[in-house]
Amino acid sequence: MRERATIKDVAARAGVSTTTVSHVLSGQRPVSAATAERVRQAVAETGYRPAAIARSMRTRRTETVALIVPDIANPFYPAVARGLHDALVGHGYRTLIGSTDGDRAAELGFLDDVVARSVDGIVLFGHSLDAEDLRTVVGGRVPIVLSSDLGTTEHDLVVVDDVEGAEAATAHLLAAGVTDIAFLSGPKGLGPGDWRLSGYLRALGAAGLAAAEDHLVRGDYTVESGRLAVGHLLAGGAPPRAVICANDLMAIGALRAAHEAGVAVPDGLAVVGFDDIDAAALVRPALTTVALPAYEIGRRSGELLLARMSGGPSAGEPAREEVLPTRLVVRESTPPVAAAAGEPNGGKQA
Amino acid sequence: MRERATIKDVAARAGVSTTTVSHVLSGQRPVSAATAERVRQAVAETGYRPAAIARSMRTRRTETVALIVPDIANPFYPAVARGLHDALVGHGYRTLIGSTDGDRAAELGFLDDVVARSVDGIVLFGHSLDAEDLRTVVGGRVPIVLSSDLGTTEHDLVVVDDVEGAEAATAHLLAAGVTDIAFLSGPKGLGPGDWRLSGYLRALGAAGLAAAEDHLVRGDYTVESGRLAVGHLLAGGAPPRAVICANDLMAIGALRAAHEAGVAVPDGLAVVGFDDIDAAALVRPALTTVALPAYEIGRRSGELLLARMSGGPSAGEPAREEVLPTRLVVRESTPPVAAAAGEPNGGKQA
DNA sequence: CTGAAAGCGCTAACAA
DNA sequence: TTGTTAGCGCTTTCAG
Repeated sequence: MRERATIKDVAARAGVSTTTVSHVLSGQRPVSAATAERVRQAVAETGYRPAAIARSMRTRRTETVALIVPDIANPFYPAVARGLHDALVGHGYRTLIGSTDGDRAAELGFLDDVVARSVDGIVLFGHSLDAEDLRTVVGGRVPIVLSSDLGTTEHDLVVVDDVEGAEAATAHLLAAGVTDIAFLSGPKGLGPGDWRLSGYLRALGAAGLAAAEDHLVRGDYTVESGRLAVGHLLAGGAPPRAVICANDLMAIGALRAAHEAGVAVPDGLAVVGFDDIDAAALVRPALTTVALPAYEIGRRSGELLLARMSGGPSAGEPAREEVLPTRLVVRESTPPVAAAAGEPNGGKQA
Repeated sequence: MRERATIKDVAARAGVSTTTVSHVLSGQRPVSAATAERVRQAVAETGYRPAAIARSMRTRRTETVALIVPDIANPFYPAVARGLHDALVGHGYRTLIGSTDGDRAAELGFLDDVVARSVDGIVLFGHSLDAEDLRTVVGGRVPIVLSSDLGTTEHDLVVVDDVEGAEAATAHLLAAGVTDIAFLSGPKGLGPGDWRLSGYLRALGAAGLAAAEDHLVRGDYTVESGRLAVGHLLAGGAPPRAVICANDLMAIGALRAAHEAGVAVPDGLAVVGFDDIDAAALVRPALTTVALPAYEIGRRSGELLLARMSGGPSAGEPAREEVLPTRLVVRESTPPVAAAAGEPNGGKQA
């Protein structure tokens, strides 16, 4: 068993040509029952398994997709990876994973490498690549699903509806009778934080409210920055009755700040986070948060890829953009909403 | 740019043979400076990149390793994946990932598939495969690193020193003057929980102490089971002064039980967990815990594989067993140890 | 220093 | 219903 049997060995043992063996295995053309049986015998006896590389060489398909992310150890991406995996595995595809740390050279290098390896599809969470880079490196030879809009319509896109998520969170607080809501966003000009901010502003506007200038603050997505920012808010002249944070880590910092200031959550201050990391449910009080559909993102990406790769219906069609909804997970850090009525986000609670 | 350039195109354009192109790229044999330059020109102009599959076909190496885990979305494994990735990526290797949910058929299927794909190495976190399965499916053709002892010495092994981790945790409590320590392990007969239990017992024994029979309890690794078990302990006749839990989730449950019983942590009850999940640092009081070297496991596995794959020094040698140390991360859920002296575990604190 | 030719193991025309 | 032949794009003897 040192050496692996080849199709030739099987053919010899079954007394047929390699072509026939190939066809018995693939079902690509009819083979007489007797012959097929002899071949299957031989396959069993030799423990033969087709060499995937040789097959790929002919078919020009590797049944492999690449998932390129900044850091697979960041809890968001494993969920994406699992979703992608689940979408693909039943179709015989495997996932090649790469972490780039958002580094441009690493992103380019990995992309280049997987193209050279002839992957059938790519799911890219890029930080620093633009449409031109993709054109240069990939050149339309491999379908790509992107997680951020690069301003072209060459590739499929799967994104999260951050705006709507923040709207839902804001509306939920409003429905609970809390109107004095602060917003803690991320560093200026960094994507998701600002989308979320705008959703919050829009929801306030829709309710005929305006955000108090000094209730709009920024952090850097760490627990400590949340603690500091919200500590400040609480110590200020007109502390808010609630704060929506652009991620859970800052929201956990907000919980601490409230505790330190002797403010009860949710009665003195309601806190809402974003992401729904594991810790959100474990912290006390458990965090109400806008959950991102990480698994779903992976799954949808896989499905889009599948359609393109198999030469399926969408094979030649223009790029699609999928906007996935968030889900408001209501826990203990927000007050109960009085009535069941008027909740604009029907099925969104946990 | 629709079609990718082949080595033939490059050769033609440079006016040399494909052999020469190959050698310019690989440096496998001397090429005159002038020729090399012309070839490099042609490579640049055509945007040529060697097709990895064709190369693999000849060299019988794919520069790919498979990582097979129960669930990539379980936070332990992404850290392993990252460690593996980091060990390999600089050597040109990529990682193929598969989640099996611990299902035997899925483990077998994935293993079989990656062998057919001719991966150069495998890191397996198997739940239900035995040594015989590996012999059947892999048959010694591909080096494997295992995460649990299957009773053979055919494969390299990378494991965690659970016993020593529990000993260190126990010793730490002892050093802080706490002697009445309970232990909350997992379901009977499930690996890590029992190893940890035995480390605890050994440390107690070494201090001339014995565990009170009714301070040895079991949970199922969930927060709720920890809350229940420790709630019981606290309500009993002789509540312990500390509890070591076989994982962090149960330890967080213990924190809750203490809170509910009006017992202060760490003064009324000290709590130690195992794993060091993200939430351990975010919970209040922050959890003292025995951190598992997940990243390190991945990295070491990659290094062992590298040595075997490259036909390096260890290529033909007998299997190695690596036992990686845990690290006690001291936070707020345990009382301070009085003196700096007598700590048996030198560099282990965070 | 360079090339011609063989072949990795498979699948897909093309023939019978 | 089956077989023969030709490659897929590379690397590597073997010969100059």
